[in-house]
Amino acid sequence: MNEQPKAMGRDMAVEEMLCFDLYSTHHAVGQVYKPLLAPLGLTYPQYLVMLILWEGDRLTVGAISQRMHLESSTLTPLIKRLETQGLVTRKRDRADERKVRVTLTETGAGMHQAAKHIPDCIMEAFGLPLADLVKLHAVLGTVRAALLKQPIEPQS
Amino acid sequence: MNEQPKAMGRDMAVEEMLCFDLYSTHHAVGQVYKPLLAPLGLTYPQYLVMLILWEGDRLTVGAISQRMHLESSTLTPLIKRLETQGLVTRKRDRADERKVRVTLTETGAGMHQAAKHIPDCIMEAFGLPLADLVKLHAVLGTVRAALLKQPIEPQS
DNA sequence: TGCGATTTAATCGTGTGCGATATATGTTGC
DNA sequence: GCAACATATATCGCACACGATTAAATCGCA
Repeated sequence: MNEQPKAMGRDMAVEEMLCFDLYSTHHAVGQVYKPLLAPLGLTYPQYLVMLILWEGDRLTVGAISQRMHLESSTLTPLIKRLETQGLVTRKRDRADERKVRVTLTETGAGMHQAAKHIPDCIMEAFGLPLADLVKLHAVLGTVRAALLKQPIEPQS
Repeated sequence: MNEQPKAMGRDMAVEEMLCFDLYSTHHAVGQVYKPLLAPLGLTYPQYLVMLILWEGDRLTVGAISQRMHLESSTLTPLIKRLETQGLVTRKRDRADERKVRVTLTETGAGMHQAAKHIPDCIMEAFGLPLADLVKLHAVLGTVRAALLKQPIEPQS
């Protein structure tokens, strides 16, 4: 039981670091998603955008950006790739020409059915009872909130 | 309390999904690291490689690859950038010319001191009591193991 | 010994991600 | 009305990250 994150000046191996847990578990999730999303021709971030759009159409880039915590510099090319694949269209908002509204095509909307099974596959892959997943979800929510409120100080 | 990951066919908002927790918390950690690593001129993955090397020198690309769960196609250019910055050297192993051994320069070794304070800053940013961090570390370890042993099936 | 299989890194193309910056549209104050 | 400011998206350069492929060195076994 010497594998506990302590810090307090002591050097830790990367495997003991919580940030590395997040880093590597995140990557592992991506690897599980890959074969599930491959038949749809989607990457994981693209899948997230589709999930958001399936929930409600005609969103602006900014709205999607807020949900995903991504910059426009990331989302704009990503959404353009979805457009190239014929899954969405991008149109300027009539009322406010600065905004771009992203709308599902019929193909994009239809893909929803073909993706219905994915969440259950992923939950199964986590290999934990539901109660533990709920707890983990709550803890990560708390941690993310704490991290995001961190003041961005150039150096200490 | 309706924000529980259930799946079972029901559509979930991205914010309810455990994978999204990992995705977004991982990004949030990166944002906290950025100002801490900027004075050292390191990115987060570069910092991880340096941590591993500070622990023990003269590692092969493959050894680092295993520790970080990264491909050589990711590590090779990353390590070359560390070399360009004068932090490491890359030399072919005499005994086995296939292997490349990565060694710290004096500058690279010396940077260890300047980075000592970082882990404590990060742990503080997580904003959880130590006991909770230990638990989270354990759970994520279990989850990662479950995900990694997932058979990579083209589709279900 | 010698040749096929394996191991180890490197290379290439594609897709995230970000920060800094640019451009166009909207809003506000005067 | 129009100048100053604010907002929304796009563009650019850089750094990860992977899969597929390649090239070189080593190993194994006939």
